[in-house]
Amino acid sequence: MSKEIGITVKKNEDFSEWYTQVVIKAQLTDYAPVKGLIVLRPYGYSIWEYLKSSVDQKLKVTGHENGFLPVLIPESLLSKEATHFAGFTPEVFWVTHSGDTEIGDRLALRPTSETLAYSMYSKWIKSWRDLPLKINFWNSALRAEIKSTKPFLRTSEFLWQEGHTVHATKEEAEEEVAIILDIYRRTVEDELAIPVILGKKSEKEKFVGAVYTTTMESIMPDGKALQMGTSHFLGQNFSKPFDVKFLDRQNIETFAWQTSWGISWRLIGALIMVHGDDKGLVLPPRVAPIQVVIVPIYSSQPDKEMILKKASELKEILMKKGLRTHMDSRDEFTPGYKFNDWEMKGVPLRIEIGPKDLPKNKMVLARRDSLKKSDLSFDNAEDEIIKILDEIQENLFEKARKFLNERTQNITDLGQFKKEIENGMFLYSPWCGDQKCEELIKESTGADIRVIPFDEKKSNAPCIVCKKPSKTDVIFAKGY
RNA sequence: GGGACCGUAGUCUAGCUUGGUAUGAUGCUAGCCUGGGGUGCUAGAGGUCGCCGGUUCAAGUCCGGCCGGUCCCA
Repeated sequence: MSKEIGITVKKNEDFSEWYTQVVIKAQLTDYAPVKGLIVLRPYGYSIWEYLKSSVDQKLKVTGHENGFLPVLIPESLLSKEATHFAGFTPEVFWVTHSGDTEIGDRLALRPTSETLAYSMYSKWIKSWRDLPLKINFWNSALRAEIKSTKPFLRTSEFLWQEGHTVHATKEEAEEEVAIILDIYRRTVEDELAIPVILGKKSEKEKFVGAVYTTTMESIMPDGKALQMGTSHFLGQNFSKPFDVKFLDRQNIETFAWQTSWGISWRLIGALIMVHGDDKGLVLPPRVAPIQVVIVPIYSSQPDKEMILKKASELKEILMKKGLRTHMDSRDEFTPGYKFNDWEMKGVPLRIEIGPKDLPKNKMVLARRDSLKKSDLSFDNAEDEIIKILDEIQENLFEKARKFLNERTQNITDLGQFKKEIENGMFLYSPWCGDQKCEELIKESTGADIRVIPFDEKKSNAPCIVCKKPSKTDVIFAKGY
């Protein structure tokens, strides 16, 4: 009856509006009173928790420890590395007063913590024995978004992790950069079921202050690219101004080699966009706060008792198997309402148990990915359910990978390039390596070099812009 | 950076042109009914009309500023 409860626009007709409705109506988030800030509601936060614990476990296995840094950074410290500071200063929030007293060295609300972390590291690191130092920080960062904000994708404060490591050699630091990017890739592909393209950023797009930035990029349904996570090789760019040095085995004072890397709740935004449909969220089972929802259906009182008993038993069995299971025994809603409600919230698998099922010793399964229903016997149902959840996870990834493949094209002709960029494509094109050509493309088409893929294919074709010999093939796309 | 639009109960919304203290739905509470795709009936509660100021006897309505949101383009 009242359609306003659900999503009122189609994903492929009004993508922006669809996204906004999904994040609000699935109760992931709500707007805070200050521009550009959002509140995470429990359902949204628990997705973040699963994502976080998945990354955290992988970081622990590879020898990283967690720490905590304060949110305020004095300007004198933030400005110590000049390019880094210039890059961030337009979006820094400043604290200028404590009470009524003006603060002389005003304080930045951290846009990122390199400067603060490394000023501490310089105190802690004296000898080669202190290395490597590998600390990760789960916190939030603040970057003022003046215009167009969007929940999870562009907000003035966001949850993330930032890792900061220090190494004795260049080689070891570069290896760390690669290890981290692989952790990110596994998390995003295996848990979020989103395929990514790995590679380096161009000089123009790299992290301000880094020697180079490695990245993973993915395509969204509107054809725009989303940066899913970055891992930076900082070289000695920060160790010199921040005096992060140590005595090596030969008793020679040496500047350390550093890395930094991060992923944010932007990944939740990607998750919503990539898998969602006209009915709302579609969550991959591995990060779904609720993996299985049981909807009991009954009319008479004796039916109700029997069905609730059977449903509770099933829930116990599934919980013992480690499945995050919820029984929706709300009496004030009809089954139809509940079906729509849980579909909007993206629960991967729904189980319906009603009077028609019990005599046949079966239940009805409804998959969120395909919206198909099927019967399942109660005997050893748990094994089949686990199998189906794995299938859903796999199916979502395959669908997304197929989309990425369909939207990726090799283009060597500039005219064709301009046309295909407008169609929302990832274009694999030859580039001479000159930043001028990169900027020209940006001006004339709005596309960036999203990533210079690691599996460097070099076609014989000349640079798509200047027609000089190309250095490498890169991926161009419009970005978020 | 440029532009367009919007803000009235938890949510959606009428009223604004032509100033006179706000309409309907949904949701909420209670009771009944119902239940396999967004149930029905009855009663009840729910409002600083985003905020500040101006014009006026009188402002949701007219004017200005601010805050917040949405979309499009670079």
